[in-house]
Amino acid sequence: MAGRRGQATRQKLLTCLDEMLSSSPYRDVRVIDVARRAGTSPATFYQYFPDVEGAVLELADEMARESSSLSELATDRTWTGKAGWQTAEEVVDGLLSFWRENDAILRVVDLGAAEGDKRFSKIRAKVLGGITGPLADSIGKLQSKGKADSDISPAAVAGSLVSMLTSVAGQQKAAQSWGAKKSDLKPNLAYLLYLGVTGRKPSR
Amino acid sequence: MAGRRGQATRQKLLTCLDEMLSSSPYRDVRVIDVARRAGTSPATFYQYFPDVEGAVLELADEMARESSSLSELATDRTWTGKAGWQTAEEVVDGLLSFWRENDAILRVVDLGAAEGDKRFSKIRAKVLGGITGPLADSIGKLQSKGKADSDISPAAVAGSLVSMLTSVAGQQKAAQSWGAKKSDLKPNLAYLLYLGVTGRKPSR
DNA sequence: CGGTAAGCTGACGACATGACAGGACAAGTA
DNA sequence: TACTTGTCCTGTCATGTCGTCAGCTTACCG
Repeated sequence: MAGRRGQATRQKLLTCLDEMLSSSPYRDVRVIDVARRAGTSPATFYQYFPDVEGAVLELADEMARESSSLSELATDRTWTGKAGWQTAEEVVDGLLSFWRENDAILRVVDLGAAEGDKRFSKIRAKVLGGITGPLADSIGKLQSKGKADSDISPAAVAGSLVSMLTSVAGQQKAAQSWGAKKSDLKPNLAYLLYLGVTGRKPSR
Repeated sequence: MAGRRGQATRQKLLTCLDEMLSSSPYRDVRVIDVARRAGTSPATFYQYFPDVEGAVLELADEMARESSSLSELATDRTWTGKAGWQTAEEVVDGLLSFWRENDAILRVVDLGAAEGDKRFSKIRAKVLGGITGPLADSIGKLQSKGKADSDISPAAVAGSLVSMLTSVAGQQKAAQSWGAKKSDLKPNLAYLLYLGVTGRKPSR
């Protein structure tokens, strides 16, 4: 619906919005500030987006598309022995770095979803689903082989574990407040993940 | 600093703000709406609070004070055998209901903390600390008795587990999206909590 | 009752929002 | 180069919120 030049300014507005979200509270992000930063006027912003929230949804959509790479972290992976421990470490690593790269927009998506906005919930479900799905599969397979507790719900356990990882990822600065060293975080998350999936302590 | 009548309108403004936060997105909560709902004028609002955020901090402080009851859930509790399973169930239950009762304000506190606002981080630390502290103690004690893995960090594990519980609590509506029944949630959270604290599967 | 202080509000300048009409600009044509 | 065309951008305006102040109202006390 827009030409080459139009696409460029539209993209620039999105980029500036993203920067804005990283540097100031969501509540205080104003159309006029985004427009100024992009070297354009508020009227231009409204030509491409209904409001700030609308533009944020675009950013979130883009992020959700990129998040498909997350599912590779957990699909068709083994969860036994040392290889299983490595799987856990890689999932933790992958999630944490994805969250670090997209923390601003993920924060807003989380808020929107928590407030009950279906559009944000859907995006959040897509991002998390990329991980919880394969994880739940793995747990299910372990169950059918008798290698995991049979009276747990793979979906609930996988969802809860992923919630743990993303929540910690989103509040990484807060980690020190509860008295844990920053370097402790990753290995202990991997430990809990392995434990949750397999029901056993990891053999490192 | 204020007489009887002043305290009353101040409190009324806070109550209305809380209702506002429950019913509309944080981003859209306006001083004028809060004032109108409280049957007063915007100018009155500014007499008691510097802005919406300032009033939210008051609400959050109040909530943090009430959260001290949470620490009783996890202090001096046993984590062995069936009694341990009951401990886990009660911690999950207590946290989930506290979150359900205060979801609106907790949402905003989480956002503020994630955005790096020290005032919100402090409040969040106080609320979570009431649970993570005792939990970490329990894990430490189990460790010294040789009943838990010795190369984990009690603080990191406790913090991560509490993050999991609060994150799931804050997105309860989303739980169905990952394909788990609502009734599955609590027992599976208790399972993961028990597993994380003790390193063993629960004996129910 | 009358006086005093605490509490509330109308009104105002400044600023953000969102809509429109018309101006600026790139690209193609002669 | 001058002209045309369609896309893209912005000046401007009505509306509404923000945050402040002077002044009015209310409650309380002697």
